[in-house]
Amino acid sequence: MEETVVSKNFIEQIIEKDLAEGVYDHVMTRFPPEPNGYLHIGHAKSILLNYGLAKQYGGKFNLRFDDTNPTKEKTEFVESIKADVEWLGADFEDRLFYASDYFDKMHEAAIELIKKGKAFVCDLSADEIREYRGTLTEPGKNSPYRDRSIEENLKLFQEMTDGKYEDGSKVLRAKIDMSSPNINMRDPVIYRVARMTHHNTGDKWCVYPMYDFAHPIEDAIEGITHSICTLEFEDHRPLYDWVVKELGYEQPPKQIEFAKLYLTNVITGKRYIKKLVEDGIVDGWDDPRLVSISALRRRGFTPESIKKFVELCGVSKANSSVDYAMLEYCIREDLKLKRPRAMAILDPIKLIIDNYPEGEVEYLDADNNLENPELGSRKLPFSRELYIERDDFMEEPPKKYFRLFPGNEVRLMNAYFVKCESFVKDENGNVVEVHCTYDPETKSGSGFEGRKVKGTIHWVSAKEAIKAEVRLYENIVDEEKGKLNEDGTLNLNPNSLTVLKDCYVEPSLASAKAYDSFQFVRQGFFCVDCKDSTEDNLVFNRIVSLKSSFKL
RNA sequence: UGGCCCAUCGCCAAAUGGUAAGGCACUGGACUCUGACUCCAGCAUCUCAAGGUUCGAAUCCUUGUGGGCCAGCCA
Repeated sequence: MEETVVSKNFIEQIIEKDLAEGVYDHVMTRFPPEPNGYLHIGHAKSILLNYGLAKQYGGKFNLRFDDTNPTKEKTEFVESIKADVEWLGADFEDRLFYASDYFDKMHEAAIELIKKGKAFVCDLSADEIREYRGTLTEPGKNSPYRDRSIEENLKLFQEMTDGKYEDGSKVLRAKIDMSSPNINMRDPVIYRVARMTHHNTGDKWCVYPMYDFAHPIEDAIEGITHSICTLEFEDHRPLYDWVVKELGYEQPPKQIEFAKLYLTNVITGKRYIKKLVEDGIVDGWDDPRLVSISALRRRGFTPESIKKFVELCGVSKANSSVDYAMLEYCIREDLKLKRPRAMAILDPIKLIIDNYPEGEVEYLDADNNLENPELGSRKLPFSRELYIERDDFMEEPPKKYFRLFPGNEVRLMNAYFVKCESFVKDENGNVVEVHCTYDPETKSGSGFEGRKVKGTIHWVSAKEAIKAEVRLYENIVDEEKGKLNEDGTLNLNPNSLTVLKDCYVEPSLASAKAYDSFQFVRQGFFCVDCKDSTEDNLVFNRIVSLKSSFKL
């Protein structure tokens, strides 16, 4: 029995307290992205956190597109976000909503505020509003339009809605307090005029609500209890609370903020990634060197590994940056028991078994995963000529090197012991062939106990192996952590992608499918790249290396 | 320099006034048909600093220090 006492994070504590005190009788959460880009690992934290909390407390989780600003939003992003959320396993069932579905209700709410004398139409220009707002250290001053009558405001707002005014010529503002130390409370704009075709409502509206006004209403309409967002919205909470209070919602939602997930050794800046895509440095938002959800999927990460990662990271209000090694740990942990382990030679040299009959091929049994028999076994062709890894042979081995060197005997994994008898160099002094003799007695599975060897190396049969392309990726990182230089250029690590050709994989991988992942014995974890693989060329992306530990 | 938030091991993160969990990383060692995995051991006498309250403080108070966010008709 595993008895791990996991302490509750601060959000769980708030929820449990609310439930216990009867503040809410249910739990409802949501993930509310603006469809203006692709989701990345940071969003995964929010998605899984919200979904997890709903599930944990028997509540529901909604996916809602916060599409209140048509200038930035696209249907393309809606589709990719939906796919990513689903892939992560955050099940919103039939509850896919759009903020734009509530435009009518928001409009009514604005009128209600006007009727209460809590909102007014303001004719100040954007620049003037900024001037009147004051600064961080100085209070603002009231708009000259602040005291318009309710009737006039009602009329003007209706005219705004009817399209009588130019874009930007009038806005609706909440009437709160121009001298508040919190700038968000200085009569914030809640509706603006903007003649834009909306991806969802088309040309129905020419006035659109602002986030600060729209979001609490969206939450309240959906019965959201805990509206979880990131730290930069902390200053907006008083306004959020003001809106739900003035509108008189029962059991109003409450906003809770947590720290965003930052990862070391990656970049998530939208501007930067956009530039990489535009300049053709990466082949799209799902380039495996990126950490968008789709890139992680293509690289071979599983939803489970990302879930595990997010859980391990925890939730707090402290800005922090999680070590990338933790993500790698999670995918290794997830894959090691559930995926087959195969042999592949990334940097081949030939190994010839001098006492093995020429032309003979024998098929050896090999378990797909020694630690998980349920994964079955396969037949591996074995013959006189094999490929082994270049660094599995050394002419003059250092101390404690126990792979192949003249006179030494090792095990060929799943096959026989072989003893190195000689080797051949080319005119440049590079080793091109290693000659061995094998001992038929030592066949894998035969129970041979006569003697032991210290080293086990992997191999593929030269004739039967499949040629493959292997791509070793480094995350794209800039010294400035994803910031563009002043001249708009990028400082990239030139080694962010290494393509290894003339690699050989065992023939069983011929049937590998897109996104199938494997552990290449002693090489790490790899994933079939569905975008670039063709029928006769398998392309593998490395998800993560194994920890290697032989040091000279 | 106004307001809000944050500070516990290299990196995350618990501890809710009762004497510093856990994970990643790292370091030994054992095991091994993967130098992987697994196992076992080690890894904060101490919580940004200085004062104060208390029998007792990472937790409360004060004052500093360091970091983040806010002056869009973006979200």
